[in-house]
Amino acid sequence: MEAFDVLGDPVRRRLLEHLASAGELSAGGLVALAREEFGISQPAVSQHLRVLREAGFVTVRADGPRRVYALRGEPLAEAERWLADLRGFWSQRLDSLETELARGRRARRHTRSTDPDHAAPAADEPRRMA
Amino acid sequence: MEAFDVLGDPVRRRLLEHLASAGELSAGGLVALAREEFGISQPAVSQHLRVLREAGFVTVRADGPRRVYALRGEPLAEAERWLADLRGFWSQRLDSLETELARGRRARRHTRSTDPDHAAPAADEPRRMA
DNA sequence: GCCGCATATAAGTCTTGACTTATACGCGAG
DNA sequence: CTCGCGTATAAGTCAAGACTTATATGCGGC
Repeated sequence: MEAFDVLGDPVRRRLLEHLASAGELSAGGLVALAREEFGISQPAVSQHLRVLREAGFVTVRADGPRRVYALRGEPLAEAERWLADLRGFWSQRLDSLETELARGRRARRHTRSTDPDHAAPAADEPRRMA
Repeated sequence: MEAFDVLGDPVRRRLLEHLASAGELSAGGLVALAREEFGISQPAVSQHLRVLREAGFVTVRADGPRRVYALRGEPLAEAERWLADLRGFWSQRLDSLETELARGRRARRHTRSTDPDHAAPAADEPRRMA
C-alpha cells in the first residue's frame, strides 16, 4: 500500500483537500495555498505534486503554460478498501469474541497460568470503544 | 489527520494487518513477525508499538509478563472517513475531466478556452512570490 | 528474596526525504 | 526570434525519525 506513504505528508494531504473542494486548481494556485498555510516555496510544492502525480493521486492537464491539477478517485478508493478490510477483520474477530464471551462467561473462570508456553487464546474482557 | 502519519510506515501497516487477521498478538509474536519480514530488532518493533499505542490504533492487555495487543477500530474509521469525504467532493465535482484524460490521449489536441466554465478561477493570485 | 524471561526505554547513529536556491524548459505574446 | 511567465528539475543542506546496542522495569517461578 504505497498510497499511505504518499498520504503520510501533511502538505500533500492538504493539497488533496484543496483539490477535492475546488475541483481543479493550477499549480500556481496550489503553490499560493501551500505557501500561505505552510510557508514553503514553489519548488517544494512542485515536488509534492510530482509525488502525487507518480502515485496516481492527481491528473494534470495543460492549459496554455499552466498545469491544471485534478483529483483522481481510484487511489483514494484503494486506500479506503485497505482500511475497510482491516476493520472488517477486526469487527469479525470482535464478534466471535463477544459471542464466545456471552456463551462461556459464567462457565469459564480464570484458567490461565497453567499453560505459559502458549499465546493468549482469548481476551478476558471485550474492549469497549467509542 | 495524525492517523496518516502513523500509517505512513510500512512496518506499522504490516503490524496492523497481522493484528487484524490474528485478533490479538503478544509483543513477542509481533516481534517475531516483523523480524522475519523486515529483519528488524525487538526494540525497533517496541517503538513502533508505542507509536501505534499513542495514536490509539491498538490496545494493550497485560497477561502475566506478556503484553497482548489488539486492534482498535476507531482510528481506522476516522481515516476512512477522511478518504471518503475527499472522494465525495471529488465525485460531486465530476466533470468530463477524468474521461477526457483517460481516452483523449490518442487525439492529442487540446482545445483550450472552449470551456468558458470557470471551474478553477482561483489559479491566479495577485501577489508575486519572493 | 532472587533469577530469568518478556517487554519497554535510553542514547546514539545513520538514512530518508522535505526543504532551500539556482537553473532549465515550454508556451504565448510582441 | 526573443522575452517573460509558469512550472518543473538539479543540486545541496538539514532535520525527522527509524534503526541500532545497551540498559531498565516488571512479573512468575523457584
